[in-house]
Amino acid sequence: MTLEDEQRQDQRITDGPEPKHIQLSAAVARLATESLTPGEMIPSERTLMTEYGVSRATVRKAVDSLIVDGLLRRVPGKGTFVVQPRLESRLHLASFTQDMRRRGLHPTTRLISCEAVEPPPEAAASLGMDTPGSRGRAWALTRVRCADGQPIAVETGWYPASLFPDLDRRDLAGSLYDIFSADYGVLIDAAEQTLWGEAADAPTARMLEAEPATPLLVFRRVSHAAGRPAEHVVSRYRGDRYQVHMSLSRDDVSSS
Amino acid sequence: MTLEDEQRQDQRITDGPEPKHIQLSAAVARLATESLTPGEMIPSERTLMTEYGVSRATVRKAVDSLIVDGLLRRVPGKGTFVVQPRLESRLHLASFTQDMRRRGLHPTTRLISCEAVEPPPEAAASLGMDTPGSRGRAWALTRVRCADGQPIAVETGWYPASLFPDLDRRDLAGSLYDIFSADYGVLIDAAEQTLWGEAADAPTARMLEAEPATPLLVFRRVSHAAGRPAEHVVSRYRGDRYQVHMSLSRDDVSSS
DNA sequence: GATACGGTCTGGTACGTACCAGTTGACTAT
DNA sequence: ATAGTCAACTGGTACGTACCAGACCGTATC
Repeated sequence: MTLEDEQRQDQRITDGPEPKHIQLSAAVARLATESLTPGEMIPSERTLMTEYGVSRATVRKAVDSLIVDGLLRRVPGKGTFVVQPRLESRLHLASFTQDMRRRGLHPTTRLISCEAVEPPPEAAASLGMDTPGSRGRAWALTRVRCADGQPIAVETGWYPASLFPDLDRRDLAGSLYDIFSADYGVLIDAAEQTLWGEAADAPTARMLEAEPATPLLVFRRVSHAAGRPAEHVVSRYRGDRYQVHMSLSRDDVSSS
Repeated sequence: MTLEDEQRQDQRITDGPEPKHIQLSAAVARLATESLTPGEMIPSERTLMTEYGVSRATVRKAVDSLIVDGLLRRVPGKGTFVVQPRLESRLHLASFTQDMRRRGLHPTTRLISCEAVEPPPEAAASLGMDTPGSRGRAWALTRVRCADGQPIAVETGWYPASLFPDLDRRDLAGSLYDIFSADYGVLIDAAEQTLWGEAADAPTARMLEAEPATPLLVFRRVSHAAGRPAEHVVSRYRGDRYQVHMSLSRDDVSSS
């Protein structure tokens, strides 16, 4: 198969289980990230409908989703443009590892435990494991994240065992998302995250080598892969030693 | 006008400058927040099209936007349901005003002070006002943001006076970004934001009607317009009353 | 009582038509 | 050289039709 064939293959929208608007969304995303630079215009809606053989409504639906994702923006009368990639990681955009490296620190991870359990109700609900027929076990994974040997955060996550068989046999000291995509073909593509402040309880304080009641920044995240929930994780960062930096672009910027 | 008339008025979708899908979006949002509780089903798409006299595509577009906003969720074969309100709004994506409205609260702003001063060193540095030849004054603006009359946050911001002449003559109880674009042609398009936890000092505690040492979630933001710094603002939210939710997409998701 | 089936609801996908509004460039008139 | 007009592009709105797939309920049968 020549490169041209591959490109044509890439470009083809087929009838099948995967909706056309999702196939097109992926194709346009690849185009935007691999062939265009921020500020460049993607082909017009009418051009995309001709090239891919779909209706304009399908094109619009596909592009809509990339706009919601922050990859594109539309300008009436002008076109649809690739958006500037964030200059730095947004909140938790970078992995813990990358975050610490950027801060000039050496990141390490201590695995505390990884066992298959019946998840607690909140995690079960987030993971869609709370109805009859969908109950089962999830990996409960607890890790302490360190920078230059200093504990910075405690993470407790739940991962459906049916989605990630034998997860305990993997090297869990690195990036879980890399393991998910490399070993399981699961690509985390969206997440909902909630942030609040709380005081450390005794076990958490011990793992963080901190006094009880140390202020914490807590992040709870539910991550999805292709629409299905794959991760429910709570990360507790020492609030006195950790702050978060993020870059926002136009569609992220709020009015004061 | 009787209540029934008001409801009918509320319900009417009219031709006019405001698109029907936006009018319907607002109507359904009101229905979802005022008449339904989380977990309840909204009227079906076909019912809404009959009641509001619009097409099903228009209904779906309106509902789509409420789903993106985190207000509703669809279940194929079952219906569209109201979602727990706390799951709304991305981190500072929406303005404070929109954020509070989505949480079903009435947002107001108390202007504490707005005066032209020489900015403190940190703000001056962020705004590029710390070198000879670029010194000058900046508006120091302090506001208390309230929801349903309850103070939620204190904001202190600095805005270069040369960029925003006569800012003190504007109505500063609303969205500054709207004023910037409408009156000054300045479009905020990027920002750097840092987040940490701290305890409230006495003046801040008083403005927030809280005890001293109340835990706060603090956001410091430096905003840019077309590459030039335009705003340095610190917002202190009561950590006990406020949590932040955000949605992350693929390029936002970090590795665990 | 359990199971299977059909009907009716729900949302999802995909197409099509028509027109509106914004932007831009070419062309023409002054 | 400048201003105005128009056509051709762009995205936006709105409607319509048709069919698919999931969920649920009622009924019939075993």
